[in-house]
Amino acid sequence: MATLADVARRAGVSTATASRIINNSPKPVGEALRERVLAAVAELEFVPNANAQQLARAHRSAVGVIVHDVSDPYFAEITRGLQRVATDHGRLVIICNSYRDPERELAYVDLLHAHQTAAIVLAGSGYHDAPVTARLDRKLRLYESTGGRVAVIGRHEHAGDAIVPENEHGGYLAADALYRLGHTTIGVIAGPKHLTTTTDRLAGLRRAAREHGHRLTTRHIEYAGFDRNGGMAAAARLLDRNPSLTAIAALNDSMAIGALACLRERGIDVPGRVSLIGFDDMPISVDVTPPLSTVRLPLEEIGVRAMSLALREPQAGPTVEHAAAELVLRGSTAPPPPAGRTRRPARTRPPGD
Amino acid sequence: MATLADVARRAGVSTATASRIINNSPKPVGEALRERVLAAVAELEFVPNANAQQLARAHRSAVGVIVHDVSDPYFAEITRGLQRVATDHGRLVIICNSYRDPERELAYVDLLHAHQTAAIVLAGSGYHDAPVTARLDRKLRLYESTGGRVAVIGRHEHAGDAIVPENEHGGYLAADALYRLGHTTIGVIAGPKHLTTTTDRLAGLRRAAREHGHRLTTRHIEYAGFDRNGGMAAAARLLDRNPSLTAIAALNDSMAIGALACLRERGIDVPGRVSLIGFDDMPISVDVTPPLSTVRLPLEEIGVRAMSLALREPQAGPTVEHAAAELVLRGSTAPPPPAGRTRRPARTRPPGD
DNA sequence: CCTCGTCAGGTAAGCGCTTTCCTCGGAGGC
DNA sequence: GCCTCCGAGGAAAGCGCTTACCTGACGAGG
Repeated sequence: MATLADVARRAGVSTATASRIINNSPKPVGEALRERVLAAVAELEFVPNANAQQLARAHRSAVGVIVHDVSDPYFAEITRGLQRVATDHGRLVIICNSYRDPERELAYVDLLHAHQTAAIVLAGSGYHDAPVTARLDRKLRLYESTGGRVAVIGRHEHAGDAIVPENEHGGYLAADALYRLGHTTIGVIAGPKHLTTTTDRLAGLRRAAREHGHRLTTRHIEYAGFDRNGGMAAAARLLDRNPSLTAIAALNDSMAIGALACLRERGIDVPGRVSLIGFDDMPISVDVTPPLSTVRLPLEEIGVRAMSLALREPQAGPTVEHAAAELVLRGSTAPPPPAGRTRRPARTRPPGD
Repeated sequence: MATLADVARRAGVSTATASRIINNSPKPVGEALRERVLAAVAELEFVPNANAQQLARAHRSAVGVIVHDVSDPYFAEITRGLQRVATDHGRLVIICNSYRDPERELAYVDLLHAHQTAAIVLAGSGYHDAPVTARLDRKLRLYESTGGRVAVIGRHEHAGDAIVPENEHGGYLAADALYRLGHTTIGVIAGPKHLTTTTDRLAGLRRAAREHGHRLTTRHIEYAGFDRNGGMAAAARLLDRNPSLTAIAALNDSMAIGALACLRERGIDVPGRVSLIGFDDMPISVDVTPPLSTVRLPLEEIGVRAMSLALREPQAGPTVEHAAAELVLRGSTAPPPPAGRTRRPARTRPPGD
């Protein structure tokens, strides 16, 4: 393995000069030497040791990202935005999957701290778990105290720069839309109870219910994993318990798609007999049948803004920006069937996007 | 920022002892000192500098992964498998997105090399571009010569450990299924021409055509980006050019889903008037309507096997394993409509998975 | 009683780079 | 013609850690 010393030796210069030329430092260097060194680099196929560079240099370069799971489209979209900004700034990004395990999340913060990343972006729901939250906060602060920058997405527990999606408002929009269509009781397919994303969105749903003079009872809420299969299972339980339900709100699109599969399996027409609304507006949502009504969150943009915050010079106080939730009505929602539970395939919009 | 020296000082021991205790090295250390050091670590909230560790230590720990785009479900699935194995081995994985840019791919190989990763897994199609391929090969060899391990997924150009999906065979299976159903000419929605994945799958399609006494002409092949929108656009062009087409094979599921959107938009019944088959069997494929017939590739397993190869002790010769392609018929394929182009909504299977 | 082995613990030499500070030669000023 | 200044290049001091090697004390064996 060729080292800088090898290059210097071959070019007949000191390592100092070689280093300057390779990193084209501001210090002026003669043209002849420059060429000799560059030639040596090419001949030796020299690749500088990034760890040694990091150690010797003052500034940090890579940035770390902790998400629940990149293979979840929600995070995939966010990650795309994060990546783009980081790449534009010439930063390597290290992606870590916590798989929604708080311990792993803590471990990754340490790991990124240890690797001297310039910034950590924490994407994904917080936990309703005070001890864990406190530990996370400590670690983040410690990291910041060493010069690291932190930006979080959608978690209020850490006081620092943050992009927070309007989860509560989005939940409100979803339920409000359903009530406006004429539904009177809506079933909810929720993610894990201990995630703040779940409770925030649920709170919005509740507020809409109250405003419309209804209530969301536990009987109408099913908790499950925040993915397709969770949604499918929750839909099944919900329907078994409340056969006359005319509307279902899923707390994310993956779950909604699982619910759709369940409804299809049972031969229940959507939106003729049951309306369904999701949350997030994942790209695939337009491609299922019927196309999913949902609450759009500007996922990629959230990533872009979070990384911009993280890469920005630290400000005096913490910056908290909101990401707007927006109702998107497609084909999966319609007024409830007229009493007698007849099939009623009317749609809020023509199918096909 | 607390350093090992700070910890040692506070505990009243040498850095050597502190290091031994923290990394619990085999060298025996007295219980009293151990406790003092551990206490100091806790009080100072010491986080070892990973770069310094890497520099000082002999062995490497992190592994790098280069994919086209994690947010593409195809790579998301593979990445999940890669991750799992890496995590089980206690390795941090650094994920890099090349966005199908060969230059970026080369840069990332250097970068991972520079960071002294223990292994590099290259996932994603190779390019029909001899100079780039040669440069990549050089870089990979250089990296290997410094002790790095390399495993590639689905690229034959690098002689080393590899998992190669049966792309040609899969293409054959897709076209064969269509011909067996009675279709006589099939349109193809292909990915970028310069990707080996495209040409390999296409070659399989061609072989099936030959065996069934047909030919795939350029008139029936449309190239586009390997994603949903590419598929949608290609389907439109294909249909405009060949209005009487009864079957379409898309070279991956994302494109197939785009094609489905195009067909839906034009009110063309699938599979009644046109059959559609995809490739890869992404998780979402069962959830579109009709559920997509496709050629399944064990994506996550491919990731698992590739990472296992990369983390294994190097063998004498290169190991090349194949990942089996398997035909999965769902609702999007059926026999062609009987001559007169009447609608014929018969299906190969009942809908709903 | 002296020597040797053993073992806890410390000393210090790197790992591969960056960067400060120093040197040295030549050009310019008086 | 001498002194100063400047600029190209080098020597060397770290960056924070690991680990081979050394030390010194103590118990055992001769």
